[in-house]
Amino acid sequence: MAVSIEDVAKRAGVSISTVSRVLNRRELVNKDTLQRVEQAIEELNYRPNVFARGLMLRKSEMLGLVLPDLHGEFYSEVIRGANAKARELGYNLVVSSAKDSEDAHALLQGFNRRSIIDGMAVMVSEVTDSIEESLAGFRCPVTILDDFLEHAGHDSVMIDQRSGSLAMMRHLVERCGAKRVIFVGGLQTNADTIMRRQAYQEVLTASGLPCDPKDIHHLDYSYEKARLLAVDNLGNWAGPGNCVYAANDEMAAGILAAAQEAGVRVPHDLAVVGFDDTRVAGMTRPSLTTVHVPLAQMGAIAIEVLCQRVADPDRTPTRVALRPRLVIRESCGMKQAS
Amino acid sequence: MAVSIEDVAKRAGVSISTVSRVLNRRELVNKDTLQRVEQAIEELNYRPNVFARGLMLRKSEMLGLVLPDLHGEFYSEVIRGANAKARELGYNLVVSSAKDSEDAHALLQGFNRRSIIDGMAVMVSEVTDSIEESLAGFRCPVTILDDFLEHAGHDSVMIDQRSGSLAMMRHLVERCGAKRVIFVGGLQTNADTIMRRQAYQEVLTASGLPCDPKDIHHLDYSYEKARLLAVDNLGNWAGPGNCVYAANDEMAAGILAAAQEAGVRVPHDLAVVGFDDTRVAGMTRPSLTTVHVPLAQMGAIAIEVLCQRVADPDRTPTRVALRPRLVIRESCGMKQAS
DNA sequence: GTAACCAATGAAAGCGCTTCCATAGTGGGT
DNA sequence: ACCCACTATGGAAGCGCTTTCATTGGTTAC
Repeated sequence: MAVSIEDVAKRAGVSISTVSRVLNRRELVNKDTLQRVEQAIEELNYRPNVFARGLMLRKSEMLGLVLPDLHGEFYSEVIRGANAKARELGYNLVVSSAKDSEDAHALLQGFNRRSIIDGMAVMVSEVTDSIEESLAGFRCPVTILDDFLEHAGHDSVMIDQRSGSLAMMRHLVERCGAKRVIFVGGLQTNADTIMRRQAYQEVLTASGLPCDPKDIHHLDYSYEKARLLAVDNLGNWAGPGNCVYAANDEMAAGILAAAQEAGVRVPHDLAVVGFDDTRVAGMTRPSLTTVHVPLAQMGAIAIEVLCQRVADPDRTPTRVALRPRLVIRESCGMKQAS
Repeated sequence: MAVSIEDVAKRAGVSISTVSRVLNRRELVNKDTLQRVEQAIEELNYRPNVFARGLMLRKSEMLGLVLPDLHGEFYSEVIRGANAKARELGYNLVVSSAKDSEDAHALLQGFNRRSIIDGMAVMVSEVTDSIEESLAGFRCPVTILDDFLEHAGHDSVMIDQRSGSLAMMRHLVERCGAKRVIFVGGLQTNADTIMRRQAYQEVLTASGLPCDPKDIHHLDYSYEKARLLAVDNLGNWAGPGNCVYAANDEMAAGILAAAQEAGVRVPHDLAVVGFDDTRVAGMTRPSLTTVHVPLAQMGAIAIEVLCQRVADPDRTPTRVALRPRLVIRESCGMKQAS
């Protein structure tokens, strides 16, 4: 059996109360005693039992992080940022992911039931009733990522999709002189795609440019689907002042590949831009103009906000919106290849 | 305060012992009683306190997963596989990553000190003395990923780098008819790079092909470094029967980009292959011939092995080696572009 | 000299659970 | 009628810790 507080107490010739005080409220104990106890702790290599401690203190120093899916680099950035911040604040991160809404519900229920975490950060691709329900009845503080639930008093950290998309569209129209912009989005139900498309339409309308429904496509964010779409449409798309605005970098890369094969020169014959600023954006030729979405920062801030709430459950809910940043590279024609 | 076992006992009109038995050894309790207790549990929405439970049972149903760095898609695949398996087996995963060896040491010490996990899977890019030391004195079972410690009795799950690299080299030499192969690896100290390079040299020697030290380069696995290296050397590299073997896909992509800019046709003037089979491998033109490394599977198996050991700490250590799979795409010239 | 205070410490309760042991009740074998 | 085995249950100890409360001896204030 591991060494307990009692062993330390015996060795130091004090009571367990004193040892406990050394651990938690050291200012209450005499200098000499303190030193004796610390030496005993050192010698015995004593580590307090987390369970016994948790039983009294009701906290585990663990936070949950629930993500929609761990596939790809997108979410790993969130984990990365969250993990760094959690470590900094003395917490550990329990990471889990859900394949779909149903799975997410099961996952949340499981977390709630085991209630070993002090707080939880949740990112779900779509909020269903059952998820909303599990979140509403949660035992510990919850922070929502990249979305928010209207009525519940949760904190939330979001990406200001609209501002990012507006920045991109204005750049295309005002700086690059785009005359026609084709939008290639993810699924029609995807919240991010919807926000990005709205800003797209808005800027086109405001600028008096055509906003043909035929120039709006909905795919699934995948490279291959986008490439195939481009193969079929490049003949129609290519032309001076024309531009394809893909709702993520992978699709933009697929379109780039199709253009290259078809001999359509980017950005000369057609500009192509992406979104997210994932690693691929720097790995295409020409490199992709895109919108940097601060995922790691989102993860970090979510943890920060969560910890604040754990410390003070009664504070008023905060809503942080992170502003994406336009990243101008070669594919829009405003920057020369290096 | 949350509802406790005592509340349930009262409501069901039984003792807490009986409630506890319903929770742990239901076969010992009478059918009728069982039902009454379960109903009480349901009505009160009772969930056993994990800490009290852990205090007695000495387990938390949590496993640790320590990775070198969370950046990029490489590690997120490991997490993905590990998470799925952990959930399947009723465990939660505490994920953390270390920036460098020193950080890894601190991280491991922290885990060991808090000892809230039942077992831990560790992947470190390089095993230093201090890390080896922390692992040796670990309080709970440890499974090593993609490496192994000779003397310690840990389980390990590794990638058979050698066989993957041999397969690639044989493919290049025997099927593609390569006459000269240039190796572009990661850091000289990187274990994976070392293994891959050994197989490279072995096959060249066995085939009577030249193995010029000048054709071995060590970079840092990054796209940009590889691209710049290629920019400087393409003139020398290009030629019929010549091939660049990059130790990961990103570097291969960088070399591809340089070739494209320089007008060197791949695979016609120069074949280029990668390693890992990450997403980029399918997103380049031509697509990359590479070696698929089953990362998700590695994560899953690590968790599986770990759970077995948690269940039976005395079993003899297992060593699982996963065999990578050659993936032939366009960049080696053996498959036509689609 | 006595009351009031303070710093330092120990004794003990209790957090919510599991489990050993004791007890009561039942039925079968003799 | 008696004993034994067996099932179902409760009582209570104890896991390792925090914290309240009481106790001690030493100061300071009047």
